[in-house]
Amino acid sequence: MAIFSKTCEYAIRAVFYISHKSASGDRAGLKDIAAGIDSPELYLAKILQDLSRKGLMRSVKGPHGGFYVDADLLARPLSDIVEAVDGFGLFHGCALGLKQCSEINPCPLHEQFKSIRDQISDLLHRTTIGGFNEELLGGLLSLKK
Amino acid sequence: MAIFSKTCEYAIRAVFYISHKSASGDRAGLKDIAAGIDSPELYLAKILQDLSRKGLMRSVKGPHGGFYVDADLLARPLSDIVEAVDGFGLFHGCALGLKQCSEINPCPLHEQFKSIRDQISDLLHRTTIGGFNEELLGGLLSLKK
DNA sequence: TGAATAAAGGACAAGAATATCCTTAATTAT
DNA sequence: ATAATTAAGGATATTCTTGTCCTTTATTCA
Ligand code: FES
Ligand code: FES
Repeated sequence: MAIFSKTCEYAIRAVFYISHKSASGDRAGLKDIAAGIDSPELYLAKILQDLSRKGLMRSVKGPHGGFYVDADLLARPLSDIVEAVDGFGLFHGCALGLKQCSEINPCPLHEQFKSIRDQISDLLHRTTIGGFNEELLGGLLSLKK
Repeated sequence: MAIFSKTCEYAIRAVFYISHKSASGDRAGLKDIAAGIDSPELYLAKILQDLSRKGLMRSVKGPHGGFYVDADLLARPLSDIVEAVDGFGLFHGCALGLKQCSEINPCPLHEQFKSIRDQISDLLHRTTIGGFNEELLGGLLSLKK
């Protein structure tokens, strides 16, 4: 198992890709993005449509259209994307799948897992959608292969 | 998304359940385990069969038969179970699904994620199958609900 | 206005994970 | 030996995730 669903991995990579394009003032077309993050184009379309509907992505139809993020979205935490796609499980769920993670009825891994889960949560809340634009523009970070 | 697959959650809970029964010298029957960890009985059967085949579980057929773990297995790390069920992805995979997690071609989350992933790995390698037997016998920890 | 372009949307297809059913094999107790 | 019990194994069913196809809508440009 991975931390994120495949759908969420695509979503995050796409959002980072679109963000760094937006930073240069460009919009990103579906083909461009799919090639840039190495994802199935038509599946990615669904994911971006979904993010659009939820207000986590902007788009324009027609020639020279495409996807982009505005200043507001650039500043949003990555956790917003993760929540929209994978829900709250990663932030609040029990490691062993108990219906309710709690101090009252803790599973064996609860104490140690809680701390790790909080770190994941912190990381995703601290990281913004636009937070890696410089490194991406500079080619220091990768979104594919 | 959760950290573990559902199958792996069942596997870990079952292993802990069987372990604490074994500590009292008892074997655990399928029905008993399924009720004890709140899992679908016949699906759990498959999981335990699989662990048996891989040498991570012992079993005896017939009346008063059931599943148990010996001293050797009690001391094995939980990571053995996780690896057997979910593979190595959790320990080595890229957070964003890049084919290869590496320093050379890191994804944006690499630096921060690496540390978290290592903590998960440490936790699972440090924790043994029998490590929670006292707390489970004492009812301090829960494997269901 | 009309043609071309690109995202939106609905429906469907393929695959993987989860769950169940039924028969077989091993063990125990009578 | 026989019957009862319990795990093993193979096949199938269901559900969810992932991926594709095709039509519609909005926008741009000539
Ligand atoms: S109860 Fe399992 S992680 Fe909190
Ligand atoms: S490259 Fe993504 S976590 Fe290492």
